[in-house]
Amino acid sequence: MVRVLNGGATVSADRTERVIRAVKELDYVTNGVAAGLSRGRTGLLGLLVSDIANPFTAQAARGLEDEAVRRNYQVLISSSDFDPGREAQILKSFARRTVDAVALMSTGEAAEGVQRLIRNGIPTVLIDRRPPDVLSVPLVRTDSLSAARDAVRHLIALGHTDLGMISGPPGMATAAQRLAGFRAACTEAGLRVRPECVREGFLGSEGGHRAMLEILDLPVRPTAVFSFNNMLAVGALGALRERGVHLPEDLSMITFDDTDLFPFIDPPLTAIAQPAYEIGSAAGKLLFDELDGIAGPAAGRDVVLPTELRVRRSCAQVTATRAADRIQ
Amino acid sequence: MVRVLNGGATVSADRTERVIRAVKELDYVTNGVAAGLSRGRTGLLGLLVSDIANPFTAQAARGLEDEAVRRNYQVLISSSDFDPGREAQILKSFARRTVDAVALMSTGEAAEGVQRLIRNGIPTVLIDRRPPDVLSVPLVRTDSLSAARDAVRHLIALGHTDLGMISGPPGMATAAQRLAGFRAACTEAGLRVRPECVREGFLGSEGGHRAMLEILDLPVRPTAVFSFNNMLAVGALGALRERGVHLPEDLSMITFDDTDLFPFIDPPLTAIAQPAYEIGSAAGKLLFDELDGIAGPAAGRDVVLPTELRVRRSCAQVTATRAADRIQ
DNA sequence: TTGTACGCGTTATCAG
DNA sequence: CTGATAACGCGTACAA
Repeated sequence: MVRVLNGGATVSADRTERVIRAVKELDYVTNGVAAGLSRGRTGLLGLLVSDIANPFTAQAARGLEDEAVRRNYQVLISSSDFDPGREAQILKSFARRTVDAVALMSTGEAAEGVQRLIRNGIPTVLIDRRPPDVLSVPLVRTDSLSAARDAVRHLIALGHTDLGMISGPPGMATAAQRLAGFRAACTEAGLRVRPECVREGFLGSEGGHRAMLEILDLPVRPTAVFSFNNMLAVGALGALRERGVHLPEDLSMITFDDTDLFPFIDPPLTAIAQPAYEIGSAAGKLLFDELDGIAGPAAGRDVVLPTELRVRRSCAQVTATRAADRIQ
Repeated sequence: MVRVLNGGATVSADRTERVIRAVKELDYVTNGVAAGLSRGRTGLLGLLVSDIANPFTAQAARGLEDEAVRRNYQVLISSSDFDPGREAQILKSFARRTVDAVALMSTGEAAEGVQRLIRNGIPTVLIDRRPPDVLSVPLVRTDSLSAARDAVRHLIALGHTDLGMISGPPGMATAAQRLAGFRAACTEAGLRVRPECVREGFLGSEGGHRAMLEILDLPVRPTAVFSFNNMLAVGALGALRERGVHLPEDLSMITFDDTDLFPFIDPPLTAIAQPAYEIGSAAGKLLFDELDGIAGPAAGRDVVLPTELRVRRSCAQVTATRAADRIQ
């Protein structure tokens, strides 16, 4: 029976036919758990994300899934909610389930968990960011630093000289990189960044909300703000509305990550678009290359995908008079 | 060893200690596949959605996941992309993997797949919509019909008398219900709905795009349009922009589903909010009730969650003069 | 308290 | 081409 179902072997015609009929009748399905135990492969991909409800994440997940479907794989998605403890649990459960490969958007403290995975010979890739002490695992990402720098240069080209940023936890690689890009652009333009204009450690839309309120409550507001990601930007929009601050007349804003709806916001949000879906599928390809033995787990396999600065209308040109206004 | 790891049995102190030390040293993790085979339970929940990248879906998935995490379960998410064939495959693979329970947002033709699940004794719940011939499985949803009717009543109260709708495939229960609600509101107000103003069969944002273009190209445009869901609405916004049609002066629009960003759109979109997260967690609770033997797979367990009409500024009052304009 | 043997449903291998 | 059988690693029941 096995032979007719799994194919490959040669079976007599009548036997084949009898078997398929019986299978139809009982609508028998082979037990994948038993098969997994026997073969040592489960056909499962583990995907650890911070929050599947984040559009960027969901898109990436979709990219990975589509890649998985081609090979008859399925994806086990778990959200860590930026909690390192939770992340460790999830990674452990991936190991327990002996998923065939793992992709993860780490909080930044996943070292042990990842070590276990590679020790168990489970192909692993990082998405978006690399935890400090996890080398030897490929990473699929965009160039946060230079994308952020370009975005801030755009602000500076518009005449802004007093900039602010709302950023994520310093320990998160992308947050650090985007902040570094922000500072790099300022430095090269000879601009001083007021420390109080850089608010770090925020996550999620209500994090963005709080961060923007803090900036708006500053004695002297910056004229432009750079947001670490889409979620923070959404929260920031809420804060702006509450305070009656209008983009771009009262403040300019630019954000990392783009969304279907950013073009339709009032005003359309200038944003740095990342190819989320492609990031996910690239991660999938890397994983399958390794599973197929095409590539080893060697380093040097990082994939850097391009970003695109989409200039819309949330950033205003600073006029001489307005600059003067602020000085007084 | 088993006894110390799994607890329950009584084991001598030194043995316990030696075991845990050895486990630590080798960082041994029990093989979940083998355990699953032996116990007949995998600790897996299957979640079949149309598209995990849809924000509504992602939120619901998150709700289900959070409920699952409490019981040490994980969620296997698969996107059908509204393809019945794909959906059948996924359901079959859920059966093969012997997931412990399944939640699904069906395309509408999942009868066979679901039958197999219940025959195999796998607790199953429907989310959002019930395929025509699948009874005997509980459904978690909102009241599409009355929510749609209320929304359209809102339009009518504003003075609109010539309404349009862009809807999903007629075979999708929610699409049918929302359209029915639309018609009900019109009928009770004595309004005639021009057939060409009802565009059915669209999905995804580019579906919404096409549908809205069709409406805009009508010889006589309706004054207000009701959108079946969030994705269609996003596509519709793009179409409006292309054609230079402005909400709400040139056209009023209202949509099923709300989003973080709809309040910030220009103009803020009036929308019917569904508690997506709660829908997901309710589905999870139903599933676990059945797994825990608290409840049988009996019918009558449907859960209907409330919606909320969030009136913003995408719908205009129709003035007598403007109505007159159209007549000429 | 501890050791041991069997079964879970496949896959893979080896004889026939 | 076909049938029989040993893993796979863990639960569980039973014996010591």
